[in-house]
Amino acid sequence: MKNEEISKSNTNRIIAHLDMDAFFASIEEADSPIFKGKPIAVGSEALNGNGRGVVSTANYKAREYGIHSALPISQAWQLSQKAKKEGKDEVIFLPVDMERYEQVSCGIYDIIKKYANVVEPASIDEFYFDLTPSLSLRGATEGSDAAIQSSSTNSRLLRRPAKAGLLAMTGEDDEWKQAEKICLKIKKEIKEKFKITCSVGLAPNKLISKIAAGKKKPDGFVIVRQEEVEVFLEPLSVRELPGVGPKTGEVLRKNGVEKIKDLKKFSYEDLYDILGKYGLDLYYKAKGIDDSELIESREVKSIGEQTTFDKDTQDAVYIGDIFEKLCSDVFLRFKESGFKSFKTIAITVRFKGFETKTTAKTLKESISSEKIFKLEALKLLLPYLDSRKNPNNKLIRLIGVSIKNFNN
DNA sequence: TCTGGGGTCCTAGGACCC
DNA sequence: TCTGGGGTCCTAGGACCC
Repeated sequence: MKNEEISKSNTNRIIAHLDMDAFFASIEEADSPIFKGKPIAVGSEALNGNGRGVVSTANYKAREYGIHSALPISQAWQLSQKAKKEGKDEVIFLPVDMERYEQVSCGIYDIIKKYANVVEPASIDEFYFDLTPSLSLRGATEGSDAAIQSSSTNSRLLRRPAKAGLLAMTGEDDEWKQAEKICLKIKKEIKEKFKITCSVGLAPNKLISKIAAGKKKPDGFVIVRQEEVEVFLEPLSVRELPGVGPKTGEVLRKNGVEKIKDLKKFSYEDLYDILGKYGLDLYYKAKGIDDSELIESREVKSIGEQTTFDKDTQDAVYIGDIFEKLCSDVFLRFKESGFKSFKTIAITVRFKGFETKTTAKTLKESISSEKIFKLEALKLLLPYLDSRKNPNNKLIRLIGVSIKNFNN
């Protein structure tokens, strides 16, 4: 409780959120000049319109065709054919080259790290970083949990550029000006090094900086200061709040909430009644309050792989082969992870029609044996392949396997 | 007509223990 | 005849994100 109260007073931060523009597609475009200016969709195989996957990222040219992330690749293919008939360029469909994107992602992290002591890689193409100039000062004066930082964090503080340290002496206005300059520098360096653009939001917390970064894509830069937060939020749809997806959006809509300003009319208790504990989160988000800290690194909690078959199938031998391969891949990644053992195995089976079942088993003892892992995983899968136990003869669309509960 | 693959976090209910 | 209540672990499923 006490810590919470202290953190509520934790204002005056300057947090940046950097979001790469059409990341995968932009990299492909930058890496292959022949693609320049052409519509590109990075994703699973198009297979002449028969592919079963979705688009990961479409570049802005392809978005003009109506192609976007998560669109079924078959539909993207149709849109491309339609455009072709109209005399426009056909869409270039490319597979996902995750290794390459991770390489670029690391390069971007390194650039940001030159200017900010605390950086949170939120995903392969998103980063939060703290540009509060008096970070160490704040920690010392507040005497709160901000001061009780790990020794590794403290050692990072020592490496803070001298320039940032000087900022502690200047006025608040200058602090924001300095943060703005740093963001522009980072944007410029990324563009020079990788020939790709990003959008940045600068705000008093993670929530607002993330929303701000999405406001002027591509190559945008939006600054929202503390006193501007509520005005910035009010006209936005609640769906723009991270964490409010289709379901929550619909529940809110049924309660007369479309915009964030509608959400603000509800009391803490009302929102709890409507959405349970999550409603309480929303109560604060609607007001632009977010005291969450940046997370510089997080432990992996699970490792898993899954695959969708080209055609729905019941062929137990075929399914078994693919399943074994998935297990091998998961086990390889487990080995590379450095964890010593794991305790829980889960499998997923998705049937034709998208009905999805998961079965998990936590073993009595942690294991590190590939043989035992595969045996136990297979035991979980078997009931779904047994025609006696799958009486409706349901065809299988996808299988997957994952492990969790790791030991170091 | 469709709906990938990699994750995280949360909840509800049951089992079990003291 | 009456069966508490707190805590933890586990499973299945849902919602969401990139």
